[in-house]
Amino acid sequence: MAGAGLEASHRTVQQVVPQWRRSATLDRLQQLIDASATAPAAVARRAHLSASELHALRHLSMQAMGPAELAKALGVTTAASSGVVDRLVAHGHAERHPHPLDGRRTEVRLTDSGRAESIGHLAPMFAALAALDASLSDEERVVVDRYLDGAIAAVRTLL
Amino acid sequence: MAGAGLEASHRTVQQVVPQWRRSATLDRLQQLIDASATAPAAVARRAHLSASELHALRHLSMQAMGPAELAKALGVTTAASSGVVDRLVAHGHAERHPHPLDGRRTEVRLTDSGRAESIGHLAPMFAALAALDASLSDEERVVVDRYLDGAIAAVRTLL
DNA sequence: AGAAGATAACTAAGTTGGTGAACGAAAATT
DNA sequence: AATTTTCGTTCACCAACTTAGTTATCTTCT
Repeated sequence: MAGAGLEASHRTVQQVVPQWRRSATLDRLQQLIDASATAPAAVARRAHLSASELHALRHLSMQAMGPAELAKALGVTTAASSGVVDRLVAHGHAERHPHPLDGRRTEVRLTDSGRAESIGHLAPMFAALAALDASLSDEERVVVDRYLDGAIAAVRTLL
Repeated sequence: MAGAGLEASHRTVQQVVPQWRRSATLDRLQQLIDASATAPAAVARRAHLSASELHALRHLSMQAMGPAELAKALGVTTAASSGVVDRLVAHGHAERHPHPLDGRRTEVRLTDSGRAESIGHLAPMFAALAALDASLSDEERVVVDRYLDGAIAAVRTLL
C-alpha cells in the first residue's frame, strides 16, 4: 500500500537522491524549514488561537476576502473556514460585512484588535528579520535572493 | 483581553517595528517561511498520514527514541505521541522495542517501510535542494550561511 | 533492604477543528 | 422564465488533541 513495490531494505537519502551530499548550508536550510513549520503552532498557542485562525489573520491582514477564498488560502473546506470566521468574530478579531453588489457574498474584515493580534505576536521575528535584511550589501543581496528563489522552488515541489 | 492595552487604531507593521522596510529579499524569505509552513500538511495528505505522523517519521529517521522524547520533538503531550506511535505501528511504519537497560522505556524504531515513506515523499525537494547547494561557490556559501543563521534565529524568537 | 518519590508509557473521557453532504438565497446562464 | 451555478451556512460524523489518572519500573534516602 504505502511503500508499495519497495522491497529494498534500508534505503538511504543517497540511494533515493544520488546527488545528495551533506553540507552545512543544507543543514541550516533544513533547520530554517523545520523552525518555520513549527513556529505557527507555538505562536497560535500563545495567542489562544488555532493554527488556522492565525493563518487566517495573516491572510486577512493583507486583503479582506470571503470565506470561500479564505478556505482556498488555508487549504481547508469552506465548511471549516465558516467555523474559522465564526471564531474570529467571536473573539472580536473580525467582522462580517455584506457585499454591496453580490448578495451571496460576505466580506470578512479584520477589526483593530485582529490587526494588532496578527502583527503583535510576530513583531520579534519581524524586528530580527529587518535587522538582518538591512545588514546585506548589494552584492550579498544578489546571492541571497538567488538562493532563496531556489529554496522556495524546492519546497514548492511538495505543494 | 488579547490586544489588551492597545487602543491605537490600525497599527501597521511599521509602527510596531519601526525599522521595518519592505524589500524583495524579505518578501522571498516570507514566501519561503510560508511554503515551509504549508508543505507538511500537503505532503501528509498525499502520504495518507497526519502531520504529526509525518513529523514523527522525520525525527525517527534521524534517531530512534521513545514516545516521551518524540512528544517533545513534536510539541505535543506524551498521551498524544502514544497515539502517534500506535498509528505508525498500525501502518507498519514503526515497531516498539523494549529498552534493554531501562524497563520503563520503549524504543520506537522505523521499519523499512517507514524509512522509505519518510524519504520518498520528500525526494523531489531533496533533489532540488541538492542541486541548489552544489551551485554555490565558496564565497557565496559564506554569505548564504550567515543569512540563514540570521533567519533561523529570527524564526526561533517565536518558539 | 525497604519505603518514598520520580519517570515512562499507556488508557479514558472530553474538547476541538476538520470533512462531506444537504440546503437556502442570490447570481449567472440559456 | 426556467435552469444551473455559486456562496455561505448548518448538520452529523470523525480524527487527533488535551487533561487526569493508572501501572510498572527505576532511583534515592534512611
